[in-house]
Amino acid sequence: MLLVNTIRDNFEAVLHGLQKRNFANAETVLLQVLEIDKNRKETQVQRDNLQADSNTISRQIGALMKEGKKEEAEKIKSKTSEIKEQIKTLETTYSNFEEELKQLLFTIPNVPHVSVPKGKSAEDNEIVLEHGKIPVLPENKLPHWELIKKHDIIDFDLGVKIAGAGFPVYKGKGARLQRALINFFLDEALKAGYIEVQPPILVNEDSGYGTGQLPDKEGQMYEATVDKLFLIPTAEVPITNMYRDVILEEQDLPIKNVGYTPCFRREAGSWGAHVRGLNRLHQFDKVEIVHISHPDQSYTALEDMSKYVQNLLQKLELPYRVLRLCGGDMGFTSALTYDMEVYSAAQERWLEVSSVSNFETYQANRLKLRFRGEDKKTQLAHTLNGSALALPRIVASILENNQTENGIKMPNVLVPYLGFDFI
RNA sequence: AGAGAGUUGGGUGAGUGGCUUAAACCAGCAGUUUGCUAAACUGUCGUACGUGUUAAAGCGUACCGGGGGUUCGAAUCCCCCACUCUCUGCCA
Repeated sequence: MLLVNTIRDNFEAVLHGLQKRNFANAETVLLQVLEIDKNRKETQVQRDNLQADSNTISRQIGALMKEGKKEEAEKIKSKTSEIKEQIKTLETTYSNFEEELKQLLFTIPNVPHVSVPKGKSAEDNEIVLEHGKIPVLPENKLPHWELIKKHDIIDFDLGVKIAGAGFPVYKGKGARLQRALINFFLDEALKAGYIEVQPPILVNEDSGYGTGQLPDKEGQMYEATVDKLFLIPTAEVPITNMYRDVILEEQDLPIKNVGYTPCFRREAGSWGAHVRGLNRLHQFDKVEIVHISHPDQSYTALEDMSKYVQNLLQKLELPYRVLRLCGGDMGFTSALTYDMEVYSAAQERWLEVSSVSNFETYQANRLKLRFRGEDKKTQLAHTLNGSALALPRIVASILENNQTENGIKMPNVLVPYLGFDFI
């Protein structure tokens, strides 16, 4: 969440940024934040002063008791009840202000980077670049949901039988393709200097709040209610939360982690057109990269991550484009997001396969993720993450783009991982 | 899952109601000294919010796993929860 100090010290910039996101009543809400914070501080001063008085009296009583002056002690004791009553009232007022402030801050999204374009929806995203040639397929081309049946490599009906819609079963060469992609992505990340982690795929409530899935987005996560745990929608949650309540040394930065996990999303309300086949699933596999960065370095890191993801797509020989998301299409917690989309040549559609974001201090503030700078003071670090990559849509475009008379040709870079070159 | 024992600063660890404003040691940092990758000595060494200030120092409050309670006063007593260890049970 945003820092109150940021809102106070850069009011115009924050206001302008939130308007770029079409955040309703931005000015009213921001002024309300400052008002509540002012009340909070004033209450704290009163409370602390009374508490200090009370502490002094208690020490006096202690001293008198020691000297055996019991009567005097009793006399002073009687004075305390009124102070205690006042402290109690102020304490309640204070926590109410604090809670009100927190709840209000939860409703305010991150301030977009200056380079983020205005806009309302995906229509307004800015195409940064396009790379690769869109393949020309024969007339009898098939979409991937037909190809998987033809070659018997992914079975949706079987998934329905054992779990439900959106939980496919990968079989034979389909399963081996999944495994090859995961290994390829992890190996590439290791070469690029990432430290691999295998985090839990169930997380507690604190973790959900830390990265911003909670509150509000409970509906998007599967929940193990008996144990109050959530199935992760992305490895971002457990990996970033490894650094919750941590104070790093400046020389520890940047931290670069990579992890493979399955991801689970309820996708409530998002079923409709364009969700056939692998386009949208409840369970899918993803390799995620996470950076913890010095604030001065985070946008360099974001560009590096973008180039890294693009490099993977180039190695897989997939045509892609990079979008800079507009204010209206960006995630709640992000300051700047690049989406990478691959072209799926039989569907004749661009499919999002990666989203790379800089959250600046928005997550770090909730996570209390800090580092000690040169001046020995703690300050919030910047967090970033990106998919590198999400599997299903990569598989969809590999299958569609590479279909030939003799089967589906696998990208060269995967052949050593696969042990075969055609499906 | 059951029974018992625990959770104190970066680490080890003392602390059974007011001499704790959390001891001591180690590590870290700064310095002094001795001719050398070392030792000794001295000092310093948590976090947050607030106050103060050009900035700081300083000052106030809170924090001893988390939350609540008793009390003039709680690391210490009581209740709930989480986690760790030991034993028993179950188990890949």
